[in-house]
Amino acid sequence: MRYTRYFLPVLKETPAEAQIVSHRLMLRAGMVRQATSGIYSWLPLGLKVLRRIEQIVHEEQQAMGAVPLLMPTIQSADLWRESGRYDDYGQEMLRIKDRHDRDMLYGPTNEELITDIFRASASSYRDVPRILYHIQWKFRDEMRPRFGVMRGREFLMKDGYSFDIDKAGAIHAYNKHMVAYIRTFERMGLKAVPMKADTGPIGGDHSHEFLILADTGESEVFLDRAVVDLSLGDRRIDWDDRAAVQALVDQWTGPYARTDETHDPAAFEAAVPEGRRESRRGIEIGHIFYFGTKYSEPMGATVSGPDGKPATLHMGSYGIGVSRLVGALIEANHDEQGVIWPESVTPFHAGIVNLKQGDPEADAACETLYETLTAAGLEPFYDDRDERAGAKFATMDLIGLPWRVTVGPRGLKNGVVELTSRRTGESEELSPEAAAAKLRAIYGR
RNA sequence: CGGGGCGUGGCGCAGUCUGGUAGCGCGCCGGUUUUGGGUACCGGAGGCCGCGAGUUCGAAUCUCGCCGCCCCGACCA
Repeated sequence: MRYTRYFLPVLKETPAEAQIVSHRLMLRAGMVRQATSGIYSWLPLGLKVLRRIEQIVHEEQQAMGAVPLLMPTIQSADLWRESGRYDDYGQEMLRIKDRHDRDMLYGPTNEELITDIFRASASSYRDVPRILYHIQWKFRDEMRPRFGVMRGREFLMKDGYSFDIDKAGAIHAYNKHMVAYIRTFERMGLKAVPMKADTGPIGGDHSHEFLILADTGESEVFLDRAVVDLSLGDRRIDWDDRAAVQALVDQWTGPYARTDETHDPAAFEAAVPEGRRESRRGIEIGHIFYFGTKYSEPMGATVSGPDGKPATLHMGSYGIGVSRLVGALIEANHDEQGVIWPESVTPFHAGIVNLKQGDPEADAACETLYETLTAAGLEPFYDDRDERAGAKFATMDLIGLPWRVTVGPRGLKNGVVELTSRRTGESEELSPEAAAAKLRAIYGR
């Protein structure tokens, strides 16, 4: 993409409404624009990041065996009356009426809808286990939206639902999600820690929130540093091997890690050596939950078991805050100059800065580099504006592409361009061909 | 929902107390200059001062009502 053909409304000054760094930078970098309180338009640059996060989530969900579908944003109130949640949900649910005066709502979540879909078609124990998920916009009418996309009213969420014949099966589905989530967040360069969450009236110990550690996080968290050092890496996982998946879950849930909601100071001190105790702040980016027959029971979601008798399905639901992740990623990856994207989610793979637009040699070198990278399957962002070097650098730093290739007459005289890492600031001079080759190697293209 | 604050060119703000017909910086347009980290100068364009009533000869400014947005708190992916 060329700057002069793109839509990138960057701001030099910080809009007054933005408090936290991710919100400021998303506005300044032209990623989002507030439509009204807690509701945002995603501008081209922000949308690219959102899509890349979605893509990783899709890949890891499907690798684990979940099946994608797409449910609507608007739902009928009828199903919610069936589960009993229409009255329970409160003011956070946006209730609307259609022209026939029927009660509708903008879905804050989809348990009822998915249960309705599944019960209509699943009749035998052979139809389970299944995991269905979608990535769809949700709406929760928060009393007080804040922190930009991190706490908006409208938000994009991956929500998945598992259906099993019994609790043991459902726990396996739960465990698969935990491991898949760890891998998903690792791919985004995030250190996400599963923390025991409050299960409310359902009880049991099968609810975990995933939090990333960031100084600006909303929740206070207490953890054993040992959990931070764990890494799934790229090891192969046999998703059908219950014991193997359970072992991974045990490994990650062994060390103490709790939010202030479930924190038990006495247990913390007893379980964790003083040198490893950490008190940090965290941002919740995912939540997994086994809830048994909470919806299947009232909604009559049953299948025939091997013995011919009806069995009520055991379910779980699993969420990832996709739009929130964009903000969370920035909270975890930025400096004074702007955003620093991890390579896995960057909107463009590399920026090309032409220091002297209009100089035949510089222009030609940039064009060639642009073509080479594009041909290799990379997406370069070429700043071809007739601007001064300083302005171009400042913009590149702000939007945070992990790599920048600086091309100018001075370097070209010696046959070199400069390849700079946004994260470390280190740069090296090398031929345009070598720079392209290095970028291809970095991205494995 | 309780408490506080703010709505003035695209953005950040001053002007409001002490009514007299709108200003600064950035950005934008044109020109000169400059050119490896937001160059300097000159000349421009752009605002029914959130909306509606009222007071007044006259309202961005005073009064009343409404709308919107932000911050703190309680609540939440």
